[in-house]
Amino acid sequence: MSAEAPPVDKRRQILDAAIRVFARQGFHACRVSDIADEAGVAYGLVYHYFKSKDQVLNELFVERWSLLLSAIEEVDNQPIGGREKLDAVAQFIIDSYRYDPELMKVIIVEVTRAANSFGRTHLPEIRRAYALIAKIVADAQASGEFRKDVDPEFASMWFYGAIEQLLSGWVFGLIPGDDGDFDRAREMVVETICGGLEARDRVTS
Amino acid sequence: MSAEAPPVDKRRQILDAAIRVFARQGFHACRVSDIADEAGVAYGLVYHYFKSKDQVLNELFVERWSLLLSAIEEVDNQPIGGREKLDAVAQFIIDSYRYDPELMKVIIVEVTRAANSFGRTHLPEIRRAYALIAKIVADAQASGEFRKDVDPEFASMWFYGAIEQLLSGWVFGLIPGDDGDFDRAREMVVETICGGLEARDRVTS
Amino acid sequence: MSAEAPPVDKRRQILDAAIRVFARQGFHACRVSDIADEAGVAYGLVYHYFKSKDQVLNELFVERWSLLLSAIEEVDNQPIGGREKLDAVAQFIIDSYRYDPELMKVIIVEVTRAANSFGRTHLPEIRRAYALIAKIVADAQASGEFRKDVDPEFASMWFYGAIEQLLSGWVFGLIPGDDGDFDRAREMVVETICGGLEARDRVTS
Amino acid sequence: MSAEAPPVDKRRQILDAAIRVFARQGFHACRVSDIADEAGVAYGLVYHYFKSKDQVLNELFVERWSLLLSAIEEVDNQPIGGREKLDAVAQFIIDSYRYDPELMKVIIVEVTRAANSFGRTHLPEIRRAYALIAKIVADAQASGEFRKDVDPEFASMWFYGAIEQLLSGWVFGLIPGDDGDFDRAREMVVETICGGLEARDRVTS
DNA sequence: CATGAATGAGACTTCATTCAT
DNA sequence: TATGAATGAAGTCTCATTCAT
Repeated sequence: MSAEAPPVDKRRQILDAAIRVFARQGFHACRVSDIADEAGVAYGLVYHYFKSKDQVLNELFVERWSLLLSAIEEVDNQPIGGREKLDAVAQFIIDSYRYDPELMKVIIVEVTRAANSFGRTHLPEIRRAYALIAKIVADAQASGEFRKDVDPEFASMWFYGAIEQLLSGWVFGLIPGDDGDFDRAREMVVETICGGLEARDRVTS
Repeated sequence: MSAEAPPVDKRRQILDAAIRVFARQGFHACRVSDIADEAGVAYGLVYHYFKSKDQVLNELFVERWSLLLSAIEEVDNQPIGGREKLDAVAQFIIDSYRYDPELMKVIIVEVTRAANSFGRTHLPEIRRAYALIAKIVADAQASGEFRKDVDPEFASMWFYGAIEQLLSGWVFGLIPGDDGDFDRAREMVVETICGGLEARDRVTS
Repeated sequence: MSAEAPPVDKRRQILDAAIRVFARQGFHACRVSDIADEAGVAYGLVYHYFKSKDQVLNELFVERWSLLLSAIEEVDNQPIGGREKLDAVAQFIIDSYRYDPELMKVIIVEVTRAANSFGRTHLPEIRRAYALIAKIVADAQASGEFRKDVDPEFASMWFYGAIEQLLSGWVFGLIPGDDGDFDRAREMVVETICGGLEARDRVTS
Repeated sequence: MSAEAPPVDKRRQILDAAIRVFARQGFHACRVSDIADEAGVAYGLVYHYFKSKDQVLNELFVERWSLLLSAIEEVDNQPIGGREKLDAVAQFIIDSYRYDPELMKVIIVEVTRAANSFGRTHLPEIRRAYALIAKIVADAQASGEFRKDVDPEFASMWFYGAIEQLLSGWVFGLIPGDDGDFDRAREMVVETICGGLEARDRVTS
């Protein structure tokens, strides 16, 4: 056996480099050659593995977002209450950021919050996440856990919006993001929103 | 019936055209000539009034955002409770969208949610809004209206995030945005989040 | 008699401002509005008095160069020797710089040494100066004052070139240009070149 | 007789094309596309090899001027007299023009005589040439070959100025530039200026 | 697989000039 | 005369993508 070159997966190498570069410079502000440089390959190679610069971002997004969708679906299949489900969803999203902040920054900044450019392509998948969350809310309403006078679709939006805004705040250093903050923030946001969603005798105006 | 020349303010004309063009095509995807065409003026006139394409967007943002900041400050000075204050803030933001959806789309999509590019320039002003909301929460905590175990800065993020996500949903047609929906949505989100924030005997885990 | 505005000659004002601006920024690097600003007038007024930016420079050049041509002609008509004539020519050119360095900088940098752009337009007048100097040399050769084995046209070039290079050196701070230096430099260059041109028994290789 | 692809150096091809285009149209009056067309390459390739249009000219200048500086230094190291040294310098400059008139036209017209724009960048290198020539003069004064009452720095200016003016005259067709003229002109200018510089009993005023 | 030279469309910006007032 | 808003042609530079090796 001759001394083989280590079996580096150049494709993966490029994707990982792209995460760092997109996170650092932004998708529009970076050049394909920046990705190649970061990956330590010639930039023609990016085109060997990906059809275009857009495709690199697409791939990163789809890869990650499908995990999120699976996670929510799985959570939803558990025999637990709405609050616990939403807590699990929040945890998944926040942990995604905790353990791979650069990738999540890219996903949020360049895709889900860039609905005018990239997000448009992925609206169906993004909607899917909102719909899954809405279903969790609707089910909890049906079971009597959550109050029924709130539209699940709307609740889904603000639940997701609240969490994404947290991530956004961490990404741009607007709120403290030390290790303990992640769990505390999750507990607080779930407690607050679910607290507001839960059925009680309180008479609303 | 004198034949007066119509008092056209070309500068304003350009800004208004820019709103429509940015909303329709996005800031990056449109060309300066698109703005000029939409405004019905010559290409160079845009540069007569604005230093660059960026400055046009800057001006639109600052113009609007300062209104938001003033509105929040004014609300905060009213002798009303935290929930009422947050309701007024939500109303201002949602009405801003209701009465000028294109401008708000531009503000959100191209600035507040584009923190990697344009938003970065305006981070201080954006932060200012979050800080003002946080102050409302903190004051309500001090007065005993809101529970004290929630960090005001974090609550500010998810309150604002929830509302922005609603606007985002309307902008991209993810949730119904008929006339009645605006008020209902506002009532619901405020009810939910303030409901969760309000002090009560309930024992949290 | 009402109080009249002072009879400022705006045309002259613009020309003088142009000298300063051209000298400071260069003809190409300055804008018409820079000239107007320097002159304290609206820049439409430049076009009231001059057909184009080029015409402003043209006017400055022609105004000054015709003085130089007249001066050389007048010198040539004096009943003096070649060396004295050349000395007078050198003095005129150097004094032109001494008493109006900005204008001479413009003339040299933007016209006589910019033969590819502006100079081309004025080649005939520039040639005329060379021809007049050549005539002085030729006459001195005919009278036996100067050696005859030097082509007057060539001698004219290097005499003028030597002096212009001095001015150039002063303009860009390459050689000392204090008050005494001007006369000393003139004496030296005339002494050297005329010394070389004068007839003597020395046998050339 | 293998069918080899010709070893075209596109970078060199672009530089050579630039010489022709700059000489013909002038630096400012030509467009980058003119260079690309002349070189027979795509527009973007110019920017592949050079950072900007300016850099192309920079490169041409530096390439050539460093040859001039080396040549003067080498001449100065020879065990020969001042007149012979200056003659060799003149020869180098004039031959540079004789064998590559377009390049020298560009160097002179766009750089050394454009001290307000491009020349400014290269003032140090240009000064270096003057300083080297001044040193030759100073050494000849020290050895008694040249008269001592002439400032070497000034003499350097007019020596160089005289020669550059000759080139200028040839460039713009002001003086005859047939093959024999180059050597004759060199002999004449060196004879005249060195003649003027040489020590003799003649008493100056 | 890998390289990076080569391509060229496209966008911003500048600024001389015109013109209505 | 005087103003400066309005015009639009022109040119530099960028960078995604292709392709020959």
